[in-house]
Amino acid sequence: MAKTTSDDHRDPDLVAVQEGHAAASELTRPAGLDRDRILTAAIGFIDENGLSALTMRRLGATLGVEAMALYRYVPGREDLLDGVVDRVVETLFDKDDGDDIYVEDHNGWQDYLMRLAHGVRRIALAHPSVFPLVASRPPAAPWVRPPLRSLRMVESFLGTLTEAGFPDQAAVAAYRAYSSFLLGHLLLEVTQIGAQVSLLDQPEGDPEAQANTDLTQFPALLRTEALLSLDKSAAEFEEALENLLDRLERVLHEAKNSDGDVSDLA
Amino acid sequence: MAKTTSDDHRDPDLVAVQEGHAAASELTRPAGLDRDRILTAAIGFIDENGLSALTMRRLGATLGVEAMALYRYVPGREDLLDGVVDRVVETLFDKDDGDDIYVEDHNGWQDYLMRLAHGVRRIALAHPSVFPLVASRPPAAPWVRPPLRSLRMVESFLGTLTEAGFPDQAAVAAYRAYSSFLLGHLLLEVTQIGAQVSLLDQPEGDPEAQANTDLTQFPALLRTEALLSLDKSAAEFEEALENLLDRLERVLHEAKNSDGDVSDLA
DNA sequence: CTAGATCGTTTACGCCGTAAACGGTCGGGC
DNA sequence: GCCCGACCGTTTACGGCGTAAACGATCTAG
Repeated sequence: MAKTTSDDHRDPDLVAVQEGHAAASELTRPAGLDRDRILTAAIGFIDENGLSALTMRRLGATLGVEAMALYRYVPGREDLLDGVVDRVVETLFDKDDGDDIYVEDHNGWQDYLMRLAHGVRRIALAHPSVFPLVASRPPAAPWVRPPLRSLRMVESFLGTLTEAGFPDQAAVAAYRAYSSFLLGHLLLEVTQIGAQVSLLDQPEGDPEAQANTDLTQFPALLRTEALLSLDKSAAEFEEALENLLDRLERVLHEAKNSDGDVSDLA
Repeated sequence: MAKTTSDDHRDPDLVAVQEGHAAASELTRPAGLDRDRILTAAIGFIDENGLSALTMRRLGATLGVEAMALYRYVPGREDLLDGVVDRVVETLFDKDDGDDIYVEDHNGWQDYLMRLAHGVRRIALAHPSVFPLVASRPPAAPWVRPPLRSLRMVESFLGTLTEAGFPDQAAVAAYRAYSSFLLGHLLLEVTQIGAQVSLLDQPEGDPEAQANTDLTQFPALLRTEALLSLDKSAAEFEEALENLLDRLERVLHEAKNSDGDVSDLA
């Protein structure tokens, strides 16, 4: 029970992610170190072994090299992690991350926000163990809010919305509501993936005994456990996203009718 | 600029937090170790020095004890962190966390969700460095979603909503939407606090030179930077929370009119 | 041919989590 | 009164961590 998706409808973001897994694993390639190769290896390592398993020595080993060799290209472990985050986030600007491009080429701000949201979601699903890092690493400026972490992304967001007629204040409010929405949804989604994985590789005796920890004293939980275990991430993401867009559209129309007003959406 | 609140209206959750800061610091008390004392010290330590500074040796030192002494009461560092999270989260059930009690005593489900949201927000603001832990530690069951991390909290949530007339499916959907909302908002809020703090204790030369990293190539950012720096966390939290409650109320009424229907809110 | 730049290795240091052995200080049964 | 186990903090020790510094080896330009 509680499979990742039901069998008739597949999650389009997940499909895009799975189809992209063609790159060969690194594992003890000859040599020719390089900051880019290091970052790529680090991302792959975290994807496979989890963030806490990443050490300079082990990362060096997967590249066929001693730990200290990495320091020619990376100032230290913290900066390496920053690099990983930047790298993962910047794939949004790649020409096609799956099937659509969103930046600088879109049909209105709603289409833009949709593409952006699904783009970020694909990143999260492609690198579930990296995403918490995207969420928690201190951003470039205090007013930059993960997961839209780069000045370029924020500029693109605000530029698109103001061009579409949002007053500056409404665009900024939209940026904040949008990032909260993305962060909350996606962090919970990747956390759930991680939890499922870490349960699977620890059978630890009876495979069924540990799952239900005597919910007898929690009647509502007992009754709804099957519902709680259902994965509706994709549908809920879509629903919440559309709700947010509706809310923003309402704000935009109000702003257009009464021009100089600045009271709404906090 | 960018003060925490404007000067005419204070953030009630923040005020509640600040007024509660009367407990004396621990710092080399004689002896009498105890799991509770250790957890309290750990929380205080993280609040003051950040999560990454917490080591068994240093925590022992603040308690006037060697690191190994802690292992009589705590299985290891990871379990210590779990204990910290549990402890911080369980303060929600304390008789009065500030000025109101929410559990088992409320005026309808909307009042309950309001009290709960503000209760969790007070926790986040009281322990900004602990909250990311609350968000990221794997929960007790895969379907438990931070920051409502304990079976008790989930039971309370679902029980209250189903008693108020929500069908099970709608209550579960509400639980998911609600936790996404809380996590996104509060994680971003404490991240911002952390970023401001870490900027302040590193003056690093000219106090103004580092703030603006040549935004000249980002026109929308340049134009809205002042707006972006404004802190409207409390108002936005309230706004988004009320919006969510409205959405849930719509769902509830639809469910009441067409009884056996199960199609809405994903 | 040689001098310097380039780049990976080796060695070393201090800190980490924690296993294991140790000692000191009690309170209750003989 | 004495002793002996239980309790509880300390000491010692080990392997792994991030990383500074010294050290080769290998290429390339003059």
